[in-house]
Amino acid sequence: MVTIKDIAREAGVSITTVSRALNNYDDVSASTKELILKIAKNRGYVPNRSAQNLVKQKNNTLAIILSGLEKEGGKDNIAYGLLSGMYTYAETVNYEVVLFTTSTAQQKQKTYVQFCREHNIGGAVLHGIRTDDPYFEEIVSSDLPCVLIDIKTEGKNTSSISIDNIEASKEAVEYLISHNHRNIGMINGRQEAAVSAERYKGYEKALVNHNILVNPQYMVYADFSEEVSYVKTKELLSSHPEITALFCASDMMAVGSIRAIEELKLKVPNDISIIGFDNIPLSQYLTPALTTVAQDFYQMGNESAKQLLKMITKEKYENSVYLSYKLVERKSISMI
Amino acid sequence: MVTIKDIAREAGVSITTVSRALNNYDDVSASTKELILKIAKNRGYVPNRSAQNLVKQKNNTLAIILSGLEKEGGKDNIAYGLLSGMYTYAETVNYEVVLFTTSTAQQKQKTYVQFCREHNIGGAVLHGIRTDDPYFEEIVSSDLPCVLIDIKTEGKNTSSISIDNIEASKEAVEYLISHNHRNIGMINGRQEAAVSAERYKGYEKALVNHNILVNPQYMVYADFSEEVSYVKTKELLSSHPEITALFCASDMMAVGSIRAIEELKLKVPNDISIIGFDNIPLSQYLTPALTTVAQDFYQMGNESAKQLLKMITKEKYENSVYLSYKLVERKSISMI
DNA sequence: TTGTATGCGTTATCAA
DNA sequence: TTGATAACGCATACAA
Repeated sequence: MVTIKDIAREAGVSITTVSRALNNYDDVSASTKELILKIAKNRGYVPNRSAQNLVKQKNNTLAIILSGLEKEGGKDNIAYGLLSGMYTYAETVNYEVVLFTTSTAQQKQKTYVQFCREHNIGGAVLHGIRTDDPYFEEIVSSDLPCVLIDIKTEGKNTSSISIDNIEASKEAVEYLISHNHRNIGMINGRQEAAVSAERYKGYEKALVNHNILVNPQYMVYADFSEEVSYVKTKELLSSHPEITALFCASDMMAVGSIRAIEELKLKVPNDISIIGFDNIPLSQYLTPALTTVAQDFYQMGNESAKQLLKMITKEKYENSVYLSYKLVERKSISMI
Repeated sequence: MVTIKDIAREAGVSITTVSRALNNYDDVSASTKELILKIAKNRGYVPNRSAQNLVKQKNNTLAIILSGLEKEGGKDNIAYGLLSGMYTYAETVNYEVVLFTTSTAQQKQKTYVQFCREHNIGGAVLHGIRTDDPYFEEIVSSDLPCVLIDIKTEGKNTSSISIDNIEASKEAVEYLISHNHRNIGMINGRQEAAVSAERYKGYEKALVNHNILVNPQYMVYADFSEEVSYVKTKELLSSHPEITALFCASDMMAVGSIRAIEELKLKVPNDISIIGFDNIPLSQYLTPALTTVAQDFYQMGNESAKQLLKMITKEKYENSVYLSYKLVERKSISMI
């Protein structure tokens, strides 16, 4: 490994001068700077990040903390979208991104804050974290900048980011209503998730606005899982055959629902119309292509990183940012 | 930030003793160790990775270098599978994973080797890198441990990992042949990619083995892209209407082909049978579900990390490892 | 069992 | 315009 010391020796100057030349300070004579740069290049000098970070007391690193990175977890591509959006922004401001999962935290008995401190991380974005996670409170109330995806929060150096889930869900259900559906079921996510309450509220709102009776039995929780949704949909449609349309709180759950519907010898959209949520890449390739509420996870990751940087640089930042969503019409809904 | 110095002061011992206690050395009396640990916990002590890395001269970090992390690039989930497999193994050996993309490299004018040295990285896995990438040669011939996915290489501290693409392709095409197809087209990947040559070889082999004439015009390159494949498939099938089956060198290309076929007013599999490659999550949800050659990218990432660690710890490692593949039969192929 | 002293590679302060 | 020197937080060889 070649260090500034080596370069200094070869150039016949002090390490200070080398450091200044390398960092492009202007109090180095052009000639020595040139010499030093040339030597550095020839010898393949590369600065040592650890040393830099140590002395500079910061790291230029952002963390993304995910609930899981398991073998089967990535089908929806959400984590990927987040990561790539975040990475892309970070890159423009010369930051790096490191990954951390909740399962790692548990295994290593390490809290998110510990991890971040240990790595001298500037800020973190959290996704899929449960609010009853033992370490959740700690990181939110710490002064470490963090942005929470889909979870509201107040707290210094904390920002939340999401779409307006209530409005989006309301629109989705109203779209169903506009196709003359009245008996509309909802396949909701995890019961404890904040978004589940919000999306149900939107569902309710749409029905109420159109003078449709809200039947609580029409809503079931399916844990955001394809499998659970498959089971729950079967149950729901079997016990309530009057249902003609389903609002699913995630596309992956919609996939499970569709399978259930087919096994019930019913057709989408002729017998049952279905609208999803998220607009994951998969949804456009389904048959029929899934009508859904599109979220832009890339943008979400991008915006998260941007907020984080504002917090880090002590700029003014939004306490909660709402991104736009869009209803994308495809083929899974029919008029009654 | 609380350091070992603070703890030393509070405990009334030297920093050396603190360091030893924290690292669980056995030449510290039980009582002082206990005291130190207690203080560390109370004060929320967290070791500083930069300092540790600096003094230990290593980082316990692996890198994954990807060709891109763009907004639209992740549909196939391959990068995700690789990353998650790698991450999972790294976790078990207390390593971390950092991400780097070729576009970043270009933007920052930084070679992969520079990046790795700068970050004190123990080893890297490369995916989707082109062999004509200006920095490719450098990293392969450097002594930095690296494993290449889908690219053969010889060189010290270098290992390659893939499935047997020739055999896998041969099996795929033979599967088509066993369904009585004789005029079989191939939608290949990027012309310059090593795997493209291999997969074509397998295609050829299968035909020759069954005394079927190889028509070079039946093979087109589609750059592993859905869009290009869509265009090329249209061209191919229009100019060669005698073709009854297609072997696509990736599932994403198969998706493009299917769209082309439909627009040609043809049906899969009745008019055209189609077999893909990769078994991305999407393929099982297509209609008809896509028959394909399954690769396990999670395992590939996992195995890559494992090889890397062997190189780092100077154990004996495989110069090239072949993972198993599997033909998964679904609904996109019919008997003639 | 504990402490002193040194060094890892870099930046920053101050003086020359 | 340059150079000594200290400092960042930690681990370790050596001494006590």
